[in-house]
Amino acid sequence: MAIESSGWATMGDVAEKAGVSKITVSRVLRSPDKVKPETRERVRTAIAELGYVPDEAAGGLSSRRSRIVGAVISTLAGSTFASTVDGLGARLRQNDHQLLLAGTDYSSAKEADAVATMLGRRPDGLVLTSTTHREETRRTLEASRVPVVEIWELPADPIGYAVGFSNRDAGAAMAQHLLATGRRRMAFIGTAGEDDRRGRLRYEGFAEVLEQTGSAEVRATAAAAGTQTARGARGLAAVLDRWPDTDAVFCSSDSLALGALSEARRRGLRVPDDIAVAGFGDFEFAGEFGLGLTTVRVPGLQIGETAAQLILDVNAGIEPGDRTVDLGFEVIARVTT
Amino acid sequence: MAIESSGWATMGDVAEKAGVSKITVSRVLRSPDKVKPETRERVRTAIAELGYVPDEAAGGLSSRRSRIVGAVISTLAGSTFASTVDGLGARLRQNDHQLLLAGTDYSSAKEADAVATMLGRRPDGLVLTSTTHREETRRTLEASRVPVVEIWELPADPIGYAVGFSNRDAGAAMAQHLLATGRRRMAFIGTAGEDDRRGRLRYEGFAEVLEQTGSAEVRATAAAAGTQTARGARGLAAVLDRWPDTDAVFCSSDSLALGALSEARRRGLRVPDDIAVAGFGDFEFAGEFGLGLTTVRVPGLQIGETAAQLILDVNAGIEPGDRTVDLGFEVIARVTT
DNA sequence: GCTGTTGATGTTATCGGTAACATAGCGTCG
DNA sequence: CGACGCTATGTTACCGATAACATCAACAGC
Repeated sequence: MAIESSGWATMGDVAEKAGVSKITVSRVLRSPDKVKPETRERVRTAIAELGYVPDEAAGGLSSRRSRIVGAVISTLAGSTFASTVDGLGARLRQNDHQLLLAGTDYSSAKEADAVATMLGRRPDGLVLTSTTHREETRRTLEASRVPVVEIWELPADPIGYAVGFSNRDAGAAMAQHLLATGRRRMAFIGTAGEDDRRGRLRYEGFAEVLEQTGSAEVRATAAAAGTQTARGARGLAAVLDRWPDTDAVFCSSDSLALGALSEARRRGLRVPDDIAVAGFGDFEFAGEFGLGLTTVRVPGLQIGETAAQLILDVNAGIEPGDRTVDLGFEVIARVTT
Repeated sequence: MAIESSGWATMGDVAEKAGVSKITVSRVLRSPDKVKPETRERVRTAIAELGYVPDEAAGGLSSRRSRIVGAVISTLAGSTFASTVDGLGARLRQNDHQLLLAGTDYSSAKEADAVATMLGRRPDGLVLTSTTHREETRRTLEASRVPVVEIWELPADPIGYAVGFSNRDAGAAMAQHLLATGRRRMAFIGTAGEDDRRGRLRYEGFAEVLEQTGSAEVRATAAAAGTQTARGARGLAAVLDRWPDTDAVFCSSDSLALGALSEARRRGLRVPDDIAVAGFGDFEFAGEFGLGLTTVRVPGLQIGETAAQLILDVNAGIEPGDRTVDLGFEVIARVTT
């Protein structure tokens, strides 16, 4: 294991040990079938004996493919994007790519910073959960010619590609569901003051349906500080204090809905008899063996996988049929409505 | 904006435009005070006009510092490690480093693979949530001389450094809590068949206390398939079918506990009167405005931040006082016990 | 027997930066 | 006045890989 001073064996060390040239070692790693089997074996032995790990940065510099994909995610804290990140990571690994991650806490300034930093790695692709960007971010991205995939929404004018679903339609679908189950005085609970475009779209879709129907009324509220569940609880409190006859609340996330459920219980309201509660996301805790919460299921994992695949395809020269992929959503009616 | 054919401006392009040499551009970026203010401005203007983004891979190749830290996480799917990843990412960004992420789904084979792949980036540090590794992984890591931080547990013999808490003590503490509240016939619900050492340690600490006390009895079960909440529900069902007089269950995660709560409700058992339920993790949904679940709070965010800081310090030549940092945990008693 | 083709491997130049050393101009001090 | 030190900048030689082209042997086909 006599590795040189730097601590890492280089391709040159392997080549010398195997009695071949560097390029042959490179071929053994990248296109083994171009090397005679017995030479290949000799090289592989040398690699194992030296514990050689190829330097991807050096390789990327030369080949101009970094095998890195960056993901800029609105929030890493909750479980909202967990399955998306999981899907991205899994699909990338299967294809010998790596995932560079950054969270923005819903700040477009941090987004701009994260994008700039990631471009420094010359990524093979970039995935963004946000669809509203600073002018500067958009320009930088367009100039970079890196494949960009915006996810979790379907922007009218995507930078590159988009994979997601319509948050507006999802809000509308939930309104339809609540109308169909006889509710008429409905409230929306969201999160205020954030760069959260998706939440706003859900609200718009929800409100639009109710307004068109004419037979129902919308109330909206948002609580700014605290955990999501705390906001949900305070949100419902605010709604009921102002409109005591509210018979349904649609919350912009399952966490908010859980807070609302908790507040309803505290006030002695029966769910769904006195008030219906619906969430968004179909987080694990919402499910059959959890809260039994009516919610909107979104294909988080699939969004991640599809976004990754799209980038891999584009880099392989396969241009997708459509720049926008709608993976849909599903209203899951459970016991809270 | 006349950028050369490759699509990216290089440092040479900037240098030419500003009428200086490459190294001066490099200095403007890395140590601005070594450059005369007016030259600096000229260079900065050129950078802005060309939309130049330095190639970190090339820089790292030369400087031998990648400014990348890798994190190999047991599961990306749930919210278990979400705050840890968040903490890691935030602290690294503050210090101009980037986060490379991989999930292993609790498989030591995938861990070995992820570690090898990450080493190809010559990371400035590596963070692992697992503390049991393949022999091969450990050898590779030790040979690499990359600072390694194992988190979420305190191994007796860490590879490099460790930041976490004692899962065994946490299990023991929960046993004490349940004993103190008068429970005597307790069960543990975990997840079977996995490489989940941490869960096993919680069980061991829990069981040990009860055995020593002599006044209480332990029952253990684990369900293998399905979501965590489904496993929790089936776990409690299995416990009650076999030991109907069970008066408390400690679940290895809050998600399992939620499933157990749901099963208890289904069976018409009152919580905590008929049976106490405790979880682990203090996920958001467990809190005051959520389930009001008794649980063990672990400092996930802080673990991430501390691990990142440790790596940054070590690379800056600051050797920490202790190779192992115990951040503790806290039993949070709420209404379910 | 000569040319063309294929397979296996090597040589050279380069990717885009930074470290280390070199240089030039200028003020200071004994 | 010459040695010295400082500031500002440049030159050269890599870092560790891969692309593109070059070489050479063996063999097929006419």
